[in-house]
Amino acid sequence: MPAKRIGIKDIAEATHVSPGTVHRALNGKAGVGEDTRKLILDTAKAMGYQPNINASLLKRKPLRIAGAFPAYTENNRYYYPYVWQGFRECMADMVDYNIETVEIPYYTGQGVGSQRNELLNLWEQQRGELDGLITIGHMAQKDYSILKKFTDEGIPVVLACDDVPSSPRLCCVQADHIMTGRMVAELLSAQIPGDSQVLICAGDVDVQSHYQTVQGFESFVKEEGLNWELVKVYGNDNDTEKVYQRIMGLLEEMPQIRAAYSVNARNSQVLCQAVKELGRNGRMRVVTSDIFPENIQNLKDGICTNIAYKNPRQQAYLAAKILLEYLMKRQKPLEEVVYVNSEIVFRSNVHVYE
Amino acid sequence: MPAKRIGIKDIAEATHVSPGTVHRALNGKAGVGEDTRKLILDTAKAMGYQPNINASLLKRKPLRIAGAFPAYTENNRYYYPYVWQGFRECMADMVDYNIETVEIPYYTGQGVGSQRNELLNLWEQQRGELDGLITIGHMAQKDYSILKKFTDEGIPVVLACDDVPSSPRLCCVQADHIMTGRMVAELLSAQIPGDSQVLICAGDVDVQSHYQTVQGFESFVKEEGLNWELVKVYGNDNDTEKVYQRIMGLLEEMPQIRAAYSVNARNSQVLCQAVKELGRNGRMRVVTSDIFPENIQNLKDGICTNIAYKNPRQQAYLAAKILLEYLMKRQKPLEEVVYVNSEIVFRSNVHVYE
DNA sequence: CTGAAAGCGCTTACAG
DNA sequence: CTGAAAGCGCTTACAG
Repeated sequence: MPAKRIGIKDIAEATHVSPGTVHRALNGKAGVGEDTRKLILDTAKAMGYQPNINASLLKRKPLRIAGAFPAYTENNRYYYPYVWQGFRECMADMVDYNIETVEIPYYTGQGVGSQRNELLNLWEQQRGELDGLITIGHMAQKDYSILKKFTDEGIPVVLACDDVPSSPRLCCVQADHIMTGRMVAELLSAQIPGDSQVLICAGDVDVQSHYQTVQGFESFVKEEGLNWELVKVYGNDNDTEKVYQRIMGLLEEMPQIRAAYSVNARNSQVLCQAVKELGRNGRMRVVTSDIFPENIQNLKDGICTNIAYKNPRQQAYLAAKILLEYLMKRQKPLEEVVYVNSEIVFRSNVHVYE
Repeated sequence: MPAKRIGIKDIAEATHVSPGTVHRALNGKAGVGEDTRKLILDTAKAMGYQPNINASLLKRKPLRIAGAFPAYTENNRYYYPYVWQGFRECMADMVDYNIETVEIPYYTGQGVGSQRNELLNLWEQQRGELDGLITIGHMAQKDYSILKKFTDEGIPVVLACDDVPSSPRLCCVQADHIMTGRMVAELLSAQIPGDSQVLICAGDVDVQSHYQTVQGFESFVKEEGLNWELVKVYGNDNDTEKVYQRIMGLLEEMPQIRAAYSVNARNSQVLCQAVKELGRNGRMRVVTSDIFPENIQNLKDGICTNIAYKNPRQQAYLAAKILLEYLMKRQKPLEEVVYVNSEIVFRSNVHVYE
């Protein structure tokens, strides 16, 4: 039989104060003497107190959680709808926990509607009623300080997808980009000869996730002693036309290219269009990134041969879950950086991801 | 603002009975007139009543859930430890829901300690206090009736890993074996020539999961028009020595074999031993099944080149979760058969599964 | 800074 | 078969 679980009342008796005071001390509310608070905290720990969150749910006002992610227009629609989905799914799974959601879509860029401005607005208007924030750690150096405004106010912040290591975030939930790049190299290494040319759509060097994925790919190639000739095409989401022309040129110039890999979503679509246009599908291995409707179709049609999936849905889901666990039970995550597994998707199981 | 959530008291007022009676009616407890019950159920539905499970948790006695799975001795240690793990993890995640766990390990076979006997014992001794049962649907025809004994008593049953379609189980959570077999064939189809010989360690024809996995593999080969020559070795967990000898013989006879696939865990280990013994690693593709310490090592050592992972941990986790959702909210799963996704594991990410 | 009291929405005896 | 009351372990005003 489990030992009787100890409650707020037990601590109250042990410390000769009222249950109300114990509650205030344990939850960091104002209005408890410094000595009393310490005594209560210590005895609570000594007695192994675990709050009964169900009881607390019954009467307390809702926890208000804000999720701030890019609005999914234009190039953001390849990735961020799944981040929103993961966030919303977690919130829906947790309805029983008396939670209110605030959704803050922002535009990636500067000025009105930017992440910086939207977060500033949120802080100014709602900091009093806000209990936690989840956002993406992909921001300019000068914007890091915004996160600190929230944590200074006692509002914990969890980052998803991209980290800001120097910030006071509770943790970051992200993909292991290096591992993902290695995995794709490993996959291709069994499919093409050792002297192949391989086209890498390497995205934007300044974006950490792109850079690290390429790095992982290259480190595998190097460690295994493969003699592949890697041809890299850089280019961010704003020069897709240029990237398209460059890929077309390379594919035509180099009929020996036996494999291609795009490390980001937008260029995956560009790569597939080029492969299709030149009728190269079926004659080379093409690995793309991320699940989105066009890419699912690419795989079904055999334009690409596999998808490397970094699971943004699960990243956001887990980020939200970790934040709520912290708010409800004061349980910090074990690691500051939590990695979500990446998977290789095949035509045979792509339907599972629809 | 969310509309005021309606509660047991609102229904009581609407139907002019006491809250106690509403509670009895909604939860199928004895002691409510047939007419009153129907009226209450109907108005509850009409008013869109959703029980507040947190309030109910506070006072009700714990839900008692039994998990009956093979004890992980001998050949069961390759698979079932992960089933137990998933079950226990779910129960641990749900501590806040006031749940008691009963663990029933059984021996796979007949007589004392068999699944049949252990479930009969459970039914005789605890049916009064038991609220739900999770077990494996891998049983002899004549034992199906045991499941009915539980459901007749109002104790819902969820199956994991293997289904008994004709039984009154709430649902079954399992892998999609056909898809898994197809995925492995797809993986290999990009790695070996069209005229290759492929060795299949096909397990036991009478075990549905083995049979279906092989079937999936073959259907992909056929649909893609591959000219592979498939060489199948059958044999269950009791004749591993015979299987080992047979594999050794085939590998020696046929140096053209370019790939091998074992559809079950035990024979994966046997296959890897043979491949290693003959020094064939690195010279053929070897796909094995399931994550267990020896197999993780096989992949790290390059004895096998990939692992097809059916995720028994998640199967059991999900089975337990579905059962609890049903018990706490009367929410039935959307499908009678819930499929868990299978993954292909690479050397680059096998550490994630440790 | 601290306490006493009410109440969150259910479940559980108990009384009739 | 039905109702009235107590209580689960917290949180929240309110009073001092």
